[in-house]
Amino acid sequence: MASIRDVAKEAGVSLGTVSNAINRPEVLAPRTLRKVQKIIDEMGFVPNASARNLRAGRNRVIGLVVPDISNPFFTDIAKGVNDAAFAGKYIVILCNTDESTEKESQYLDVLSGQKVEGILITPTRDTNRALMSVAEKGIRLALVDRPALGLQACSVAVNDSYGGSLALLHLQELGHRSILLLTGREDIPQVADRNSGIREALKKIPTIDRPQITELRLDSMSAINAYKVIKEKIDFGIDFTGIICGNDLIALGAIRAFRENNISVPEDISVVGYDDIDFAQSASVPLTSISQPAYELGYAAAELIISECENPERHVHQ
Amino acid sequence: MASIRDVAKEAGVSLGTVSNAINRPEVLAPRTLRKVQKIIDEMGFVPNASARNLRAGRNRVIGLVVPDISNPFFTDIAKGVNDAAFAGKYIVILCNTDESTEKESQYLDVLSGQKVEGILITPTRDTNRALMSVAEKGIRLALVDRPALGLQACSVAVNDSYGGSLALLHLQELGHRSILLLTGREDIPQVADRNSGIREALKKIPTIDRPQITELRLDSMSAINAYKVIKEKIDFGIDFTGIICGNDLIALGAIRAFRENNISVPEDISVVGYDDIDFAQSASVPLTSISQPAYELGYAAAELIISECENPERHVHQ
DNA sequence: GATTCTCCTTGAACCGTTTTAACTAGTTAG
DNA sequence: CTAACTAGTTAAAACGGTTCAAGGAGAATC
Repeated sequence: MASIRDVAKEAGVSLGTVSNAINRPEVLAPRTLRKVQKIIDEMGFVPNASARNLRAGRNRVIGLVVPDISNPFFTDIAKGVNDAAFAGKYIVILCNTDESTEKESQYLDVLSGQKVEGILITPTRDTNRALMSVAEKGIRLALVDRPALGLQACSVAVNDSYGGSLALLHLQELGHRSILLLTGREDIPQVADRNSGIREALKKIPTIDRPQITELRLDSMSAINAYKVIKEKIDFGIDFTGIICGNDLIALGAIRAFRENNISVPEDISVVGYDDIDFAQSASVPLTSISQPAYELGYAAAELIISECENPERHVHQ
Repeated sequence: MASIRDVAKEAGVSLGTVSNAINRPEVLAPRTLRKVQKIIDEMGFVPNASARNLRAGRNRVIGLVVPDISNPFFTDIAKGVNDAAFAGKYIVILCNTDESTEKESQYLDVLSGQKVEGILITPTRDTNRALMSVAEKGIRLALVDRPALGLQACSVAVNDSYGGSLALLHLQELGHRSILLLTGREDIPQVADRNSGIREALKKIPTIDRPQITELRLDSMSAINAYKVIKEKIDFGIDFTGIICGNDLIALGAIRAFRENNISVPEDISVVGYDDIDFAQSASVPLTSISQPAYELGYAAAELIISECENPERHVHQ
């Protein structure tokens, strides 16, 4: 492992000169620059990021904390974040919390230790306290798919409450009068917002047209879990004609379960998903879904935090 | 940002003592230890990883380089890697190359600079040279979903050639005599191996039973691209009854395209995918697919490289 | 020929840790 | 009473870079 000193010795210059060759080539005499660069190439020298960061006090690293990377919604976010980071010459540490608050806080500690410049996070629960302690350590935050709620931070999110109301109104307009709400745990903020959006919208519908809503909460919002739960509960007759799902994965799992019980979608039951992941489009019968621009969400969030890191004083939280 | 010195001053001890409190608590007198820990907690002190790494020469970071993180196959690998890393107290830098050799080599440079301890990579092309130069810098490698081919490295992969033959024999046994091979670019090693497996298997079938194979190569192995290409090419009549797809995404895209042209799967055409991603299972008609244990692949690869990092001398490449 | 100005280059300090040798103050043994 | 040991603590030297004040060598000016 060559160090800057080795390069300096080999090139017959001081180590400051090598450093300049790397970081401020314009101050060097062209001859010296060429000579040093040649040696650098020959030795395959790459500056040690730890040393550099230690001195500079920054490291061009951001952390991304998501609850479930196998959900394409978050995968797309991750991709957006990665692309924006790559463009800004940052790198991304990926942290997958499996929706566990414990893992989340462990990861936050690790990221603090790494002294990442910023953290992009979709908190699983109401974990503002943990986030505030991170912020106190001087690490910038941006919330993804979640409003900043009292936190000094940027936030990129879509209006979940509005999304929920869209889903309801869609089914109501199609004439559905009995709707199943297949949702997740209400302590997940996005879920809570969508549900409250649905309830708000419901109130505004004249009593005579107002659909009846049955709620079923799933512990895990994965396709396989939705499939299992539906399989279990579906026996007791179907008294609804429309379903609003907490996300597309649930919708896919549900559709599969219904199909296997010879209830066809969309003929017998209308299903509305949430997120509009690519696979929902690729499904044999494209799923109706509330679209969220996941990739753009991630990209924008990363851009925001990077611009904050580059220009802390001029930055205003957005 | 509190440093170890601040803690030392506050606690009235030397900075070496604080360091000991963190790393070797057993050498300190219990009283001192308690005193120091109290101050650490109060100040919310977290050791600076850069400084630590600089001194220690290692950093418990591994890099993961994949061609397409939005493909659930790689998402599952990433999840496996992350979980294994978390268990071993490592963190993961995620690099998504979009199947570009250029991006791949840029990321390899960045990872070298970060002095990550190991890199897990599914190379997009035959990029052994780039990998060797990384290995020369003392960074350990493990190949994922790809044999090590002359590289001094661990490798976790499944037999693609065998997988290809399985796909072919399945369709052949179902009685298909004209098969479309919907595959990717042959310079992707996995694709090449699967195809050669198919060709090998073909040779072994008695001429009389031997199906005829038409090949169609896609530039991008995504669902949307497969869908588009099929939509374009499907008009000239269908002279095949079975399709083998390079991966499940292609299969999903293809099925959608066929459905829209009123060709139903599996009634009119049998489709075989590759990878057995979750969504293929959740699709309304479950897709026949060659299963690859993506999560386990990633988990095993991460475990291998971590064990190599922890015990370099005792390690044997596997 | 001395002085000033430029342009490059150098040496040294510093970033925040870990680690090791040296030190101090009690204890125990001789 | 001194020597040897033990346990706990400290001071200082790395680790590999960046940065900045200061130095040196020519060229330009007087």
